[in-house]
Amino acid sequence: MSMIDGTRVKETSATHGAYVTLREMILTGALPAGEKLKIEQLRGLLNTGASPVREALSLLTSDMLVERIDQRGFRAAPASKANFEEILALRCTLEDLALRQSIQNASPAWEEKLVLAHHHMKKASGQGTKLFEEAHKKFHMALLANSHSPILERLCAQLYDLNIRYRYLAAKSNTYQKRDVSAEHEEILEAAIQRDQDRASARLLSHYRLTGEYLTRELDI
Amino acid sequence: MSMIDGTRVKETSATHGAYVTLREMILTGALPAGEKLKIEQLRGLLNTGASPVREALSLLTSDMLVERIDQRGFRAAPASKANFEEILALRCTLEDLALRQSIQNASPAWEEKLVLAHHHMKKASGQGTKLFEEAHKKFHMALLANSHSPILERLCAQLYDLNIRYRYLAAKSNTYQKRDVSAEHEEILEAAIQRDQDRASARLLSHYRLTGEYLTRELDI
DNA sequence: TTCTCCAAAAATATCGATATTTATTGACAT
DNA sequence: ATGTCAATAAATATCGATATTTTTGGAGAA
Repeated sequence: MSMIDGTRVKETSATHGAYVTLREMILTGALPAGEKLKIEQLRGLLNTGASPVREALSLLTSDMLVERIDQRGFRAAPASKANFEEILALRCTLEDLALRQSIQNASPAWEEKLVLAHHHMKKASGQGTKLFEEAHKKFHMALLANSHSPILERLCAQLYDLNIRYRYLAAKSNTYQKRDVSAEHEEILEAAIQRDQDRASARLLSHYRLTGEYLTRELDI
Repeated sequence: MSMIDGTRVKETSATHGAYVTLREMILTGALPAGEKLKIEQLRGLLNTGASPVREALSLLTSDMLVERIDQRGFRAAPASKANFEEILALRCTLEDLALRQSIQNASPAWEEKLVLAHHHMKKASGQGTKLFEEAHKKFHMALLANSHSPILERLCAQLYDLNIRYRYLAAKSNTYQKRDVSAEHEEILEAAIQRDQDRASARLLSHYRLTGEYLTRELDI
């Protein structure tokens, strides 16, 4: 516990804090793909002990964001066009499945959450990228959240994050795309609410593939 | 390093050793699903320190074999019929995809590895279950090993392991099934070598679904 | 030069001890 | 009886130090 403004603040565990920070740094490229991740160095950066750092790195291994090298420590997972394309293809397969299942199980409660997630994303649109990114992920996960298949949802979330990394990589040296992404979102939402599996899935996949093509063009790795 | 018969034996790291042992114990049910996994207790069991145990448990979390509970340690992942059915369904989707890709990329080298894997599995057939289990997994993974999609292959391997656990759970109180499983394997192999995607996939999925039905009957969780 | 081998340095993996947090127990009030 | 609360016990999370392992750098041989 610590005190801020006389209010008790339950701090997240050191491990979890390290996990969140490192994850963010890898996703945004602050820790470049392929880079060696030295415990001592990170220990300093995160202001914590070696144990939490090691454990956070272990956890990031599950997320495929960090690789463990035999007895030689850790490194940020390498990035490549092939890897990006694999992620894109897998996402299309798995999200297609998850979205269809979500729609099959459609319920008013799910619909409402979906509408709200979309609303929040629209509101966050102008503001700082960070906030929008969060809302964007929540919207996409809300689409899949009714699939009744927790493992599938987990995989989709994981692949979503892996994909984000490539967005940041491409953003490094780009002229920003001027597709009407928000119109695409509206269309996906509309089709989902109408419970039209084929249309919703087609639009979702097109949304991903358009972004994919754009990223493939920008990436030089 | 340690010496056995005057031969230097490179010991696997304590973490890796703990990982392998714990994994085996969870898969076979020596550590029952849902059970609390106390560090001290495992530390004694595995004859090692707390750090390797913690790290092994972290790694098993990636494999969905262990769950981390907030600040209350770890437990073996719970098992349920719903979970089993989800795993079965996902395996069918993902292995279908991986097998088709493998066949699309078919090469003599892959074919040969496949034939060998099948051969080894047949030879291991009578012998101790452990050896056959290993060969069986290798055969199934060999089918998918040419998909050129490492993430997909990894997911399939993970789901394969999750499924094994249910085989052991069902085996606890069962009359052994007398399906001609080896004939099913032959048919899958044959179709794959003939590069017939539809037939190979249909047979593979039928193989899984038959086992699935059988397990669903036997399971009482 | 290029290669091999050995010491020095750096980094990782592991241990044992301590600080925190969570779970348990039993006394006390209702 | 039943429920609450504090004290105790148990377990987890974290630290600092040590033992191993890998990497580096350079001396000497081919």
